[in-house]
Amino acid sequence: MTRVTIKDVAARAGVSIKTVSRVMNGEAHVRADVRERVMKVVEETGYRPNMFARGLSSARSFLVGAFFDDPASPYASDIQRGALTRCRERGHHLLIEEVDRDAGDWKSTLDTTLRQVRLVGAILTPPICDWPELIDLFDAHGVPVVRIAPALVPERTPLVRVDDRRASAEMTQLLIAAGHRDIAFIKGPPAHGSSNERWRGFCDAMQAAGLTVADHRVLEGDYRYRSGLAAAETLLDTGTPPSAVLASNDEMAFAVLVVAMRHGITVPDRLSVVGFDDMALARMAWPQLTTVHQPNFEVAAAAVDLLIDAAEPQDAAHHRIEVPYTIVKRASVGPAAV
Amino acid sequence: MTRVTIKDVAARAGVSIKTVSRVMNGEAHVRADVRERVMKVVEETGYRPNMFARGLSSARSFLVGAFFDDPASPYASDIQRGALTRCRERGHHLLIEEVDRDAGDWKSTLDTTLRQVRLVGAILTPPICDWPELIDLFDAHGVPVVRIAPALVPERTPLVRVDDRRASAEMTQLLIAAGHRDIAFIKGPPAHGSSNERWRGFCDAMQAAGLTVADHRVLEGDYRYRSGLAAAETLLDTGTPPSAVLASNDEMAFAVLVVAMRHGITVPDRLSVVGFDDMALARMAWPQLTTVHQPNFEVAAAAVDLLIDAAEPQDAAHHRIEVPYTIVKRASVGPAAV
DNA sequence: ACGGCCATTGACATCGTTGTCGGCTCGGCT
DNA sequence: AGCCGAGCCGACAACGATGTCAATGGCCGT
Repeated sequence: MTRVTIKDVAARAGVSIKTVSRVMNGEAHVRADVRERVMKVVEETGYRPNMFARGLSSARSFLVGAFFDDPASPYASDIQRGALTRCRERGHHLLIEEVDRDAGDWKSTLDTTLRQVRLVGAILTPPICDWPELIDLFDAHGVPVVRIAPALVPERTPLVRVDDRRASAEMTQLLIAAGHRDIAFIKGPPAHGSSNERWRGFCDAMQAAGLTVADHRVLEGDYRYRSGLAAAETLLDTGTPPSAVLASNDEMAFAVLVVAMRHGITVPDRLSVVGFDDMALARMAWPQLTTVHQPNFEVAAAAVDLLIDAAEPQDAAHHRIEVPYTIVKRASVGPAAV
Repeated sequence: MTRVTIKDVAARAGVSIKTVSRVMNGEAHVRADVRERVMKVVEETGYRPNMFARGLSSARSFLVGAFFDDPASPYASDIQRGALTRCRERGHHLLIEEVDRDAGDWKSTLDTTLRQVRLVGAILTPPICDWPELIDLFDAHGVPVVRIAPALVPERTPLVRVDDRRASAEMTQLLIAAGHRDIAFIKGPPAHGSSNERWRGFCDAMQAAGLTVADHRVLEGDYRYRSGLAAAETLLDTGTPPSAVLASNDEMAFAVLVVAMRHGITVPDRLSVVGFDDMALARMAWPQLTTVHQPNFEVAAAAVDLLIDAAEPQDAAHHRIEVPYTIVKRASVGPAAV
């Protein structure tokens, strides 16, 4: 199968290759009948512009890069899917790249990548979206960046985020409204912006309700299951467990459920548990987790839009998008025991 | 930051661009001192060949495509990570593509993609690795394909697989050795090759042990949690539950655990449960699941190797790779109640 | 009728690399 | 001394698109 090139189309349509190029790119200054004639030939031949030729001759590569700390995490999967879907809707492709924080040479590896392919733009996810050196590198290469949920210097790049602080406060209020007073909090890792936001939202709501946050009710995890187990163990393996636990993500909340079960503490009768993220896990737990749905798909799609729009001149769009969260009420919350 | 091109390097090293090209591609017929001189300049300038120019002038695009039915599944994540890691080790990049079975135009979408970018090769995962039309399309475009765990026509393309049948048989034997006789099996969806293999392995082992498989002990799921719930419900909501359940994947096995718990059936005392895949979930369950570890990372890496090696002439390698599984014994299996 | 402007179109250079092929050099052989 | 082949290297075309710029032709105003 010989590939059909712009020349073939031009010849068959009886126009110059430049005109075909114009038609393919939807540029103005092409007479309607000519445009139609070219389109017809394109239909017939199935011609599609070659990405490499495009990338070489223009700046536009039609390639969006998504950079992850851990591309195999469920979170990364969600983001990828959103980005992928939007990319294909807009005729682009998605390149997945990993930035390994433990590899000493991540900078040179990334540098190589950026030299090899001139990306339309890059999507940076937590926690790497908060590495200043990394952003410097993209800047140096002139690659536009959109960060997702960064913690630092929000003015530095366009970004897409969810109001984690407000979501966390709202979730805390939900517990308070159910009568809970002794609420424990399991923090996430400080490297993630969302982690701090969620902690602050919790404090906001507690303070607003006139409740104090006891030190021994606040534990630090790292968003992973094991850390949730450890935190839950210290919380529940005492004579006086809290009446509710707000974990900074579903994985740790799930761990709390498991530990509660092991200790014979029934949820939600004697303990309420809530999480964050609305991962698949939240629905697989028993009881199912009340949690904050993070619209990762939409977040990623918005990030792609931001990049592609910025690449096209007419933009001047907003550089900061906030996507709404929703609180998903399931069975893991009950009224406080009296 | 102006990009440094092959010309710059050539000029600085006092050689022709062709020689630089030779050095970069490790070709023969370059004197050692010249090679060294060029390499030094490359070091100094940080020169990296432009991917688009390469892809345009040669056939080699340095781009590997990974095609998924659902790129956001945990399985897809594993595969991606393996492929990604190996790709970067070998100086390639990974393009993620989704083939949406529900979209009527998946063929034309895919066709467009293949016309736009000339991939080094494509990795096809279950279940799309078994769509003959899809493979036809790749063939028509001359794009090499490696399939992962296909069910059909194994001779048609190179492939990487795990011996699911043997793994399943071994797992069944493990249950039999623990004294279980009344073993239930939850099937996966017939569209997945692994699903049938696992079922056949189960039958092999049962037959070898002289045990019969009762119809009402065999249920069909679709690898998803909900289907596992339904299957477990019909299995356990009777006066005479089986003494062990072999689910075709961890997600469904996890569902069995949940249903057992709801019914007050303790695992592993009164019921043994095993799964397949060794997903993160298997370790988060309580009790933790005994399961078959699928080396997805290695499988994907092997697939990438197969593609890249095939692209380089000197190959003639094997076209069928089998990666070893391992059975991971955890707490969800106990001796059969007497 | 003429000049000017704008919409339309095409010829050609260009992007950064690899493929082809021919030329040069050097050593060994006759 | 002359010839030959192998090893080394460079000039130039090619890959398939876009960018630049000039040419064409129609329409308008005067």
